[in-house]
Parts: sequence; C-alpha cells; structure tokens
Amino acid sequence: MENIADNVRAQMRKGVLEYCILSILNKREAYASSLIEELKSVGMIVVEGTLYPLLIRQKNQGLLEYRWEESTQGPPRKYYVLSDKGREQLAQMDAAWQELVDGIQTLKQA
Amino acid sequence: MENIADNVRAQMRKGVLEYCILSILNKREAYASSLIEELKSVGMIVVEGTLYPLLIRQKNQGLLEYRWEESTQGPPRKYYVLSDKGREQLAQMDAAWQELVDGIQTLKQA
DNA sequence: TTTTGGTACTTTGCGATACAAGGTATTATA
DNA sequence: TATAATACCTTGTATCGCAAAGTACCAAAA
Repeated sequence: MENIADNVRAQMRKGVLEYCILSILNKREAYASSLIEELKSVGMIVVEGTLYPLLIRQKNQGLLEYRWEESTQGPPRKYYVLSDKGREQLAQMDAAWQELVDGIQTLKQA
Repeated sequence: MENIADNVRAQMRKGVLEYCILSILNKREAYASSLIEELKSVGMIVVEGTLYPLLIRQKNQGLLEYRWEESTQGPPRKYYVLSDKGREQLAQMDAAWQELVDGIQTLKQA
C-alpha cells in the first residue's frame, strides 16, 4: 500500500514518540510508568498526560493489546504488548525513520 | 543555559521541520517555494499552508531575516537568510537531533 | 481501624501546529 | 485584456503534547 507508506512517512515527523513506544514494546511488554522510565533513560522527557492518551490511541488503532497484572508494589498494572498489526506498523515506521534520518543528512550536505 | 538546551531537546520531536528549514538556510538563502522543492527532494512533504506560517514564526523569533528580490519568472520572492540567533539555534538543534537519533538507536537495542 | 504515602491509571482544558482550502497579487504571454 | 504561472498569505479544523487535577488501589504506620 503506497498510500499507507506515504502516510507513515508524512506522520513520522510528529510521530516520533509513537515510534519509540512501539520500538520499546517490540522488545518487551511494559506498563506506562516503565515506558516513561525507559524513555527518560535515553533523554526523552515524557509525562503521563502525554503517554496515557497515546497508548489508548494506539490500542484503539489495534496496534497494541494489554492485560492487567497484579503488582506487589501497589495497584495493578496495565501491561501493553505489540499486536501483529503493531509489528507491521513498526516495520513501516522503521523504514520511514531511516528515510527521515537520511533525508536530514542529505539536507545538511550539498 | 541548560534550560534552553533541555527545551530544545524536548521540542525536537515536534520541531523536525523547523530544524530542516534552518539547516537548508544555513547552506544558502532560499524562498518558500524553493524550500518546498528541496524538502520534497529528500522525501519530506510540506505544503504552503504549513511553511508560510512557520517561516513567519521563525522570523518573529529572530531566527531568520528576509529580503525581497525581483524574479524574471513572476512576482518578487521573499528570500530568507539565517540570523546569528538562528545559527545559534541551529547549533543547539544539531546537538538535540543527534541525541534523538542516538536515543532511538539505544531504545531499539537492549 | 484509620490515616498516610506511594504507585498507577485517567480525564480535562489549553496552546501550538500541520494541513486543506481559499484568497490576493505580480508578471509574462496569448 | 484575458489567461496561465508563480508566489505569498490567511482561515478553519483536527490533532497532539502537556500541565493539572482527579480516581483508585495497596501497604505500612499511627
């Protein structure tokens, strides 16, 4: 679907955070607070008011699924996992991200 | 100013397009249509309704200046050039962009 | 058993931005 | 004097990031 790929590329600029979420969840399942921690560890500041709606959007798009899990440290946690559709989306975003990085590098040369 | 640097990093996600504009203008002066052409040539789709307000914002922030120049092909063109402040901003954005690229690479490993 | 503190999820309201669509103005050409 | 091409600008809409406030659960201290 060229249309979707084009759209992914067009959305990549504003979608970097979405891309990060999918990338993390591609490695392991995670809940919101742990996602915030991991993002912070690589220098990306994200707050709850940003992340929760984002996760809900991605879940509604069918990119993510979740399950509840008890915690010994407090209330239950909502663990998110990547769906098949999410993995497809991530593959497209990987390509789009690389094109963005390459594109900017090209811009800065010439 | 750590605060500014932090802010630049925080804004980088949404500011990729701004970064591209400054990067192009760091090489040579340009007017809106030529910026759109160059961005398109590296795979970034931008439309007038996005670019014109953006240029006005950057000019109002003191990052850009412009001058009018006659064209043999139509109406006069508004050529934008980077200001000293714009070059400083670009240097910060270069650093922030590199951190973003590195950060995402780190996310995808581990 | 009630209170306190920590953890986690959710919602609301605001400001900013990208974009589609429409508008204005200048110049050259038919 | 139309028409086409080029170029700049504005308006309205949808979306997004974020600050702030709210809800809920759990464990340990009072």
